[in-house]
Amino acid sequence: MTQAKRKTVTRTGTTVEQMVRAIADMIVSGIMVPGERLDELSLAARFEVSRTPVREALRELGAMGLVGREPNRSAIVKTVEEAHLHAMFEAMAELEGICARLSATRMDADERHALEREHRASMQLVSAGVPEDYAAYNTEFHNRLYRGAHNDHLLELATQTRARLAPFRHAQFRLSGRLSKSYEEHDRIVTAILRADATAAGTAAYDHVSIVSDASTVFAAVRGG
Amino acid sequence: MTQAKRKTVTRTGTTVEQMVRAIADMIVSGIMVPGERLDELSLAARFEVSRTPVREALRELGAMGLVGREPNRSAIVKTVEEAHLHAMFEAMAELEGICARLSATRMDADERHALEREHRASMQLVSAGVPEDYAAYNTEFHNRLYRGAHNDHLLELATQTRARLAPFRHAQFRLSGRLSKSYEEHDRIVTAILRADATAAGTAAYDHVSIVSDASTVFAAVRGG
DNA sequence: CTATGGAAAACTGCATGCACTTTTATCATG
DNA sequence: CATGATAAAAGTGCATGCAGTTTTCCATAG
Repeated sequence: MTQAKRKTVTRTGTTVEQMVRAIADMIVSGIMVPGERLDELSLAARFEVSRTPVREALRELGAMGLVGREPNRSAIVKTVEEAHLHAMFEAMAELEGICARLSATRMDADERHALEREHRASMQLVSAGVPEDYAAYNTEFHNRLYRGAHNDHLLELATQTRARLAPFRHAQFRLSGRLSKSYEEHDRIVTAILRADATAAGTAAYDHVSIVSDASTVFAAVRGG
Repeated sequence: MTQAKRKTVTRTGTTVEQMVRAIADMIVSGIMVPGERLDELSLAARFEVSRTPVREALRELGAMGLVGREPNRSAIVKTVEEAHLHAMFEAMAELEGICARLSATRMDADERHALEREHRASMQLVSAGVPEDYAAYNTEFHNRLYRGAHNDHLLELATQTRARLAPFRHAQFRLSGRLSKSYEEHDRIVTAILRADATAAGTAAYDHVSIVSDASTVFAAVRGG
C-alpha cells in the first residue's frame, strides 16, 4: 500500500497530472516566484512521491511553458521578462479579438442568452465590490467568449495564453474603479455580439485586453523587479 | 558505458529531447499513422534506452498535442478529426494574418530585404519543381513572417500550431500547379509588407493559409479515413 | 579582504525492478 | 458457433539506485 494514495475521490487523474495542476496553480497564483528553483527532491518530498513522477510533471510544465528546463540544471519558474510580457498581452488581445469577432456570428441562441444573462447578473458583483468574486466571473466571461468562437484550437490557444498571464493580471481588480470600467467594457463586447456585429465585437475585445494590459504592467513592474 | 551514447556530435540535447524530435518527426512525416500505438517498451528498444526517458518523451509529446495519453493505456498518435482539423487551419489562418499584418509595420530594413531576396530566389525552386525543396523554403518563409511580427508569444503560438498541422499539409506541394500558385500568393504578401500595407498583408496571409487548408483537407480525408 | 582552487554535497539523467491494470489467449458452457 | 469466464501475457505507474554533472563551501594564496 505504499503507492496508493488517492487524495480526493473523483477524476483527479494520475499522480503526475495532479502534480502538474498543483504546481501550475502555485506558479499562476504567485506562490512561486519567477526564477525560483524547482528541485526534484524537494517536490518529491512535498508531494510524498518519488522523483520519477516529479520529473514527468516538470517535463510537462516545461512543454506548457510555465517552467524553464535545461540539461543537468534545476527547473526554474519561468521569468516572463518585460518584453515577453508585453508580447503575451498583445497576443492575448489579438486572440480575444478573434474570438469575439467569431462569437458575434457563431454563437447560437442559448449561448447569446447565457452571455447576456450572466453579464447582467455581474452588475451585482460590481456593486458588491469584492475583487475575488468579480475575478472569478470575469474568467468565466472570457471563457464564454473563447467557446463562442466554436473553434477548439483557438480555445486552446486562448486558454493557454490566459493561464500564463494569470499571475500578472492577478491584482488588477484591486485598482480602484477598475471593476466598473471592466463591466462597461464587457458591455460593449456583449452588445456588439448580440447585434452580430463582428467587427465591433472584435475591436471591443481587443481594446478591453489592451486596457487590462496597461493596468497590469504597472503591477508586474512592482512585483517582478 | 551502457548509458553514454552521444549519437551525433553537436547540441543534440538530452536523450529525451532527441527522442521527442525523432518521434515528432515520425508522426509529422506520416511514418506513424494516427491511431497507432506507441508502447513504451518497443520505443525503448528502438532507441536503445530504458523506459524512463521514453515515458518523459511521451509526456512531452502529449503536452504538445501530438499524442494522446490516458492512464494505464498506451500513448497513441493523435487523430486530428475533421472538425478539429478545420479549427486548426482556421486558427492558423488568423495567426498568419496577424503576423503578416504586424510584420508589415514592424519588420526592419534587414528583415524586409531578406524577405524580398529569399522570395525572389524561391522562383528558381518553382521552376525546378522539386516539392521537397520548395516545402523547406516555404517553412522558412512562414517562420520569417512569424518572426517579423516581433512578438515572441505569437511566434510560439504560430510555430506550435504549424507543427501540429504539418502532417496534413505534407503532400500539398505535390498537387499540380500548387507550387506556382503558392509563389503568387507569397508574392502578394511580400509586396504588401514591403509597402507597409498592414491590412493588405494580413488579408493576403489569411487567404494564403485558407487556400492551403482547402488543398490539404482533401489529402487528409484520403489519408486519415 | 577579495580571489581561486578543489573537494564535498546536492542534484539531475537514466536504468532497473516490482505492483497493479489492461489486453489477449484459452477454454468451458449454452 | 457464439459467449462468457478466467488465467497468462503484455504494459503502465511509480520507487529506488547508481553514475555523472553542477553547486556550494571552505581553505589558501595574493
